[in-house]
Amino acid sequence: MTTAPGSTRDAIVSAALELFRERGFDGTTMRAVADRAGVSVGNAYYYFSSKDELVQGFYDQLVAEHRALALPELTGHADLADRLRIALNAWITAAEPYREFAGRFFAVAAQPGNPLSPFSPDSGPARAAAVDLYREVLSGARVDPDPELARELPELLWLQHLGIVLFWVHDTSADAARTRLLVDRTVPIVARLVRLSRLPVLRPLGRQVVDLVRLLKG
Amino acid sequence: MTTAPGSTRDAIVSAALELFRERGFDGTTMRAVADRAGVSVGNAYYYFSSKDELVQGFYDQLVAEHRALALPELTGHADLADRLRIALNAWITAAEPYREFAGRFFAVAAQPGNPLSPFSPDSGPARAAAVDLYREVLSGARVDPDPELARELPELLWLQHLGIVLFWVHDTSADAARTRLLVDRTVPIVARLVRLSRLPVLRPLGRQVVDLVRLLKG
DNA sequence: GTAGTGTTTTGAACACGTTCAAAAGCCGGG
DNA sequence: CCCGGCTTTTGAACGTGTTCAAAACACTAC
Repeated sequence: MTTAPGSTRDAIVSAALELFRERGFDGTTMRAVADRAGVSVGNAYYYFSSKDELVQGFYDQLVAEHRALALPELTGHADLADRLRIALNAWITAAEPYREFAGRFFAVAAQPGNPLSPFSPDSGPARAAAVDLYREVLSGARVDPDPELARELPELLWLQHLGIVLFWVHDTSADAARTRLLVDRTVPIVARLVRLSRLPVLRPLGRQVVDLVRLLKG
Repeated sequence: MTTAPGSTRDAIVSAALELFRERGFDGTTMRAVADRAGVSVGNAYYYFSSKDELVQGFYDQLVAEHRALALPELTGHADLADRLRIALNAWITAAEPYREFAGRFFAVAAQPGNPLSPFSPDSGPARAAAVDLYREVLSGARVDPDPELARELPELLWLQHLGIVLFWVHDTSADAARTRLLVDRTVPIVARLVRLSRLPVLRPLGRQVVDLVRLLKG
């Protein structure tokens, strides 16, 4: 009666994602997940060492969806502000169905040492994918920032993304309207900063920022 | 056998703070808190509707300690960078004993809708006190920023403070050395930005930032 | 086939946060 | 003194995430 390899694990993940969407994170019990997956509670813990760990699957999926949504929309836009706005709004759209659940998720992820933290080694691949999206946002844009700064810019834009996400998680307005407003206000600022980064007065500032990002990276 | 008014409540808070420091947040059970306070579990829940709520006391205390530590050290310094560095390092010093526990605390606080969130109404007083400290950091400094910006600057500096705290919570280096390094790198950038805010090229940028902060505030 | 070995699965048991109905204490008015 | 209504206190009970020893299974070697 053995099914495909890894099928137990998969069954558990899908059951969990279904239930998370249906009843939120807190409303979903491990017993319910195990039930729907057709296994015992203990078995679920054989594959995932905690309830928190079950959501890494969600995170990976979300990053992939964001990318899939954003990339096609980017073609034909060369203005950095436009491209940024597109990427950030794509996130909001992709993440919308999970808002309640995502709140809990990001709270968990904010916990230091938690493998779900965006800064943790375990999130390495997902983080790389996210940063990479912003690399593409930049490479398709008609911009010419200070070259030193340019190298760290994808990481910086991803940090901006994290900030927006943090706001979104707390945003209870309909269809995340306030977050979209925040995006509209933030994007021109960032775009202008990037453009101004070549100005002689601002060069030392750019250097300091570059140093800072390198420190943050370890 | 009644003791002073409010004494039950106080006993529970102190018991909780003691235990949090001794064994961390997760290591402290409500049963243990009740035991040490000399009351029943149910009674603890009569005063505090959840375990999370018990730490608001900690938060208030920390903000007060930070203020008490920072203010005296500020006298005699007129350079904005110096003053900022002093304020931020004072935080690190004040918070150091609670690092492990604080990690959990801020994770809880990051949860949307949680009364402990720094953006929630319940944290209003503590937030106001924190913002106020940065108002004093500014008012004692020899600076002359764009006047529009000046009005929102305390809030902005507090946001910087939150960013540093977020990093600190994840920082496992001895004596928070990496966070102190981050402070050393961040402070000159912020100070320079404030100084440059009068430059004509940067005026529109300043306006955008001011708009942004006003949006964030409501 | 059977014995042995590692992997997977089970479900009862545990510890915890939280709830709740009932008890105990308190206090003003008759 | 005691009645009635309040605040406070109790501890057993519930539902949850998690653990664990034991069972079931899969496979290899003989």
